[in-house]
Amino acid sequence: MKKPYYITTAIAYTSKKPHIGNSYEIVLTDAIARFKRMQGFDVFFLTGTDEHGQKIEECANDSNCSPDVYVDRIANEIKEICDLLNTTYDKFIRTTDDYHIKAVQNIFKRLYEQGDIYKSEYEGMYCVPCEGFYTSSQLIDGKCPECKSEVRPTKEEAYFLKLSKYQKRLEKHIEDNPDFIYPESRKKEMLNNFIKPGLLDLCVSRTSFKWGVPVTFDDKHIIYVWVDALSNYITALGFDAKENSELYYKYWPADVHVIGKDILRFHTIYWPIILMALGEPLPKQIFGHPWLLMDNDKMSKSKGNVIYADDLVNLFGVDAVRHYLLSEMPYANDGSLSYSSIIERYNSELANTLGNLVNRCVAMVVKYFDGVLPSSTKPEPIDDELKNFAVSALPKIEKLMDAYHISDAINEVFSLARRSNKYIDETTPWILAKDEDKKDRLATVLYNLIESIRFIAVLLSPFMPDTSEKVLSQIGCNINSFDSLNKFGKIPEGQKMGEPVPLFSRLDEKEKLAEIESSLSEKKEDETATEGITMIGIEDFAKVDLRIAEIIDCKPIKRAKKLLELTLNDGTAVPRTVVSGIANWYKPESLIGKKIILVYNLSPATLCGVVSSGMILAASCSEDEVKVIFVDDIPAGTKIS
RNA sequence: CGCGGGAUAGAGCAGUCCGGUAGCUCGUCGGGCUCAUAACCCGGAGGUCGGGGGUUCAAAUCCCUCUCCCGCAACCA
Repeated sequence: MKKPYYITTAIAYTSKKPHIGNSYEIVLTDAIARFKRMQGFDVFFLTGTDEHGQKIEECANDSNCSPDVYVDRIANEIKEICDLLNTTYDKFIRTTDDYHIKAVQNIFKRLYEQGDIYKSEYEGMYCVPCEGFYTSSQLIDGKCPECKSEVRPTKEEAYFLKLSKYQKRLEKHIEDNPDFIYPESRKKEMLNNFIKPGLLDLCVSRTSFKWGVPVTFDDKHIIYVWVDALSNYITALGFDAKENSELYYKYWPADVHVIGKDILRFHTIYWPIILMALGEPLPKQIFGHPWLLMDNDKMSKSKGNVIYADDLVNLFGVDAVRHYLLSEMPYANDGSLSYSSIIERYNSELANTLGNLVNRCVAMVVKYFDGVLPSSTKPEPIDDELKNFAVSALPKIEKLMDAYHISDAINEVFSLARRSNKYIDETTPWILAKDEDKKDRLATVLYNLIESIRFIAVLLSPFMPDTSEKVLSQIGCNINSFDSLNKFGKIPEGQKMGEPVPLFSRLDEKEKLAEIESSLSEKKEDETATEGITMIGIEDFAKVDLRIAEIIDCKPIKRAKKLLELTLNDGTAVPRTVVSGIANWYKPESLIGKKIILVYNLSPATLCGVVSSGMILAASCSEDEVKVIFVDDIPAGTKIS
């Protein structure tokens, strides 16, 4: 009986098309899933989409369609990308699937009935300037702890999950199971920042919008998206809090949830507590993988550095993209992606080391033995090093994979390719070929090389499945199990080689970069053409009261990194305080005495404990540069129209 | 003093837990080879392991301290 292994990705949020950083997760998970399958596990690999929530409702509104239509479109896009990347998920769940919705409702109901979810009031001391709720214990002298202004008791009916009840148990579980949160550093983050300071009961229902799973017994409320989303890991298997399916009993608890480090909190706090409350076992491990950065910058649409998986696949091919993502990412730190490094890796590893190795060896068998793999009859001591290297590769790789050191694992495969290239130079088959007496030795050398290539192809299959197949077909072999790698020499002699076709042709860096440039600028034009600009009337503009003001004092704000607190003379007798996020670009003292443009009638807000009344105008030249608009020769208080 | 991670050759990283010759890939320079995709193989140069102090026969590794980067939290009115 095969041992079950259940692995999941986070389900992708359907607010917009996912970029390559998001897609990295599914490739990573797929590589692990494929690897486990080859190790003989009965793998169930789940992925899918998270389709509810206010943000999606808003996105749908913006593009003038109903949420369900919007979500269908994005979910399809996401699924297409998963398929394009050749990922072997066993199930694709959508949180809008009927069975999921029903199961989530049952889960909610059961937790309510057993008292782990209770109805209460969002007891709110509401502070209008801060737009925040505070509990009475948080108030200072009955006033807002942030801005010291009067708070108003506000009540809103809501449901709560008793996190506090399970806090100790969770803390103990995390400490008793050192591998539960992985890598280690993330564990400390969670424990110190969130759990140890104490968990407040979590509000698990919303009434402010509609796009979600309704609470069956109280239909004003919809279920908090995270309760909805996290449940997918069990509802996908047929858990419904009543009669759970066999699939559920077979695969749960999950062996690992592969997720981005940004949502670790939900998976290591809320999710275990929900499961504890349901009386179900906890997943064995949460793996918070690092992020993929573009040229050392977080990817975002506003920076214009977003890369999508489909673009990369079009440019380089699916296996090159998989190879790049898997080998470039360190296991703990964020990885950085750039076009020139993709090209570099493509050329050096795929074209030179691997592609050329296969090509030259197959070509030699064709040339010297009419394409038929000869038998190995004349071994020499020098062969042993290659053989040992090949046979020891899998155990090494298995160890690395267990620790999720994927890039090291894949690198191990390429080491074998490098070792094989070296073996060619050590044995100089082209010289052996000149001497008819050495034909047997030549046969042995080529046999060893082709067998080594078979090792490489088999080891590569979890990471680069298409390439693996291509290589195997070039060496005319279909023995492709991990089991066949326990001994060197399992490829049968007498096999007919395929055509020696280059697997990856070298890329010219300049040419390729130029091609990327032009295809990217085309896309950009398309986007700006469709985005359009919202026109406003003069009356809209007239609502904004702009005035000149002089900065009379300026100082940094302790708790904030980006904020400066400005004291302004706005022409009235009363000095005005404005907070502005320009600390990265301006020294406080350099601003004193300057005149700026002030939005005079903006409602106040509190930032890092300071009340800001208005804002000053500045230009965002780029994501990394902001310039305040200074004016001369106009007295403070002057209106702008 | 909010929590955490990091600084190792021109670039990207491993090594740090458990002290003992500083390693890998790319680049660069020189050599070799011609089976192969201007590829492959060998060799060289290049590092006071962020700074300072301490423990030790011995420190990239352990302890203290400083500087700088990056996450999370806060937050760009």
